[in-house]
Amino acid sequence: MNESDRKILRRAGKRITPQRVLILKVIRESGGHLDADEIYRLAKQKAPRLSLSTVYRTINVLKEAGVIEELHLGEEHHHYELRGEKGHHHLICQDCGKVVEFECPFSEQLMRDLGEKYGFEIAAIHLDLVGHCAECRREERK
Amino acid sequence: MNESDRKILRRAGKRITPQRVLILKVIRESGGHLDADEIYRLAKQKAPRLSLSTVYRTINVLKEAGVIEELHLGEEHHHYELRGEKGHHHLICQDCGKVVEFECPFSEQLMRDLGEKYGFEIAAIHLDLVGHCAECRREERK
DNA sequence: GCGCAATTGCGAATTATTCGCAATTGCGGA
DNA sequence: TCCGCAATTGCGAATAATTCGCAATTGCGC
Ligand SMILES: [Mn+2]
Ligand SMILES: [Mn+2]
Ligand SMILES: [Zn+2]
Ligand SMILES: [Zn+2]
Repeated sequence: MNESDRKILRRAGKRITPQRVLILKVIRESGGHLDADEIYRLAKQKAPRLSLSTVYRTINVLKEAGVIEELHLGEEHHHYELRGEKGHHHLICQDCGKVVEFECPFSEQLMRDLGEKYGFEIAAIHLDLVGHCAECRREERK
Repeated sequence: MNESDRKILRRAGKRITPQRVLILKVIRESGGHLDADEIYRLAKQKAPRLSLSTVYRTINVLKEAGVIEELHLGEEHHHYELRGEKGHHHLICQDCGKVVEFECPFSEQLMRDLGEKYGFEIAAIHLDLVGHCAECRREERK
């Protein structure tokens, strides 16, 4: 957990606990798109007493603080990733679940203006392209 | 349920049952964005013996047939709407849950091309703008 | 170092969704 | 029109995802 993360948590009146440090480390080093149970299993290897409740509670703390972001990738549970600097979006394969990131091809400002037209102040833009990846299409054709 | 819906179900080898007709009618007449339990409660008024399992099973049938679409509006459960002719997207208020529809401001073709760049064949484009609606911002300022 | 509110672990509770199975029923063919 | 039977339904139990209650622990401001 870097100084910026600590600052964010302190500003939100949250404590820096070993569990929170560990869970954020796991998310950061994973490459992204983990679900709660994957985070739990990875973190538990380093801290066997860790409980799943704590993982869920920490996810909520980090989510509310804006450190991580919740993803809906078409399954019955959520996935999480670091809220990165540059906004990126996701290509999701309906068949195998593969997730590919790509950068926002249209103006962020365009979206904000669009929201404003309806009186909304936009906090997040989620663009998901759902389809079939090359491998799965090849598989299909067999 | 119109002739087109019937055709779709028949083509998929599915039967036309009163439950399926009713559930689709409820979704169609609701204005959209219902969750499974709301569909259940509304439909149960007309067919008191209806079971929640049947609602979930019908949702899956309609979803797989492409008649309805599953939405992830930031809650712990899904919402559903008719898969309309023209693609529209959603503005979602984080505070009160309000959902406003808007039309796709960028080229559908652009997204397909973008997917192709990664070997994906795009089946659906989901664009969600999450933020704070005018009322909730006014409330906030008090 | 102290004091105490915030946090944790653990098990139970809730919520969302699926499953197993016996009873019912849509629908293609006689 | 009637039959046969696989598809579908209702119901209750089972799973999966997430949250809660509470007593024990611990971070952190003083
Ligand atoms: Mn990502
Ligand atoms: Mn809609
Ligand atoms: Zn794939
Ligand atoms: Zn609102």
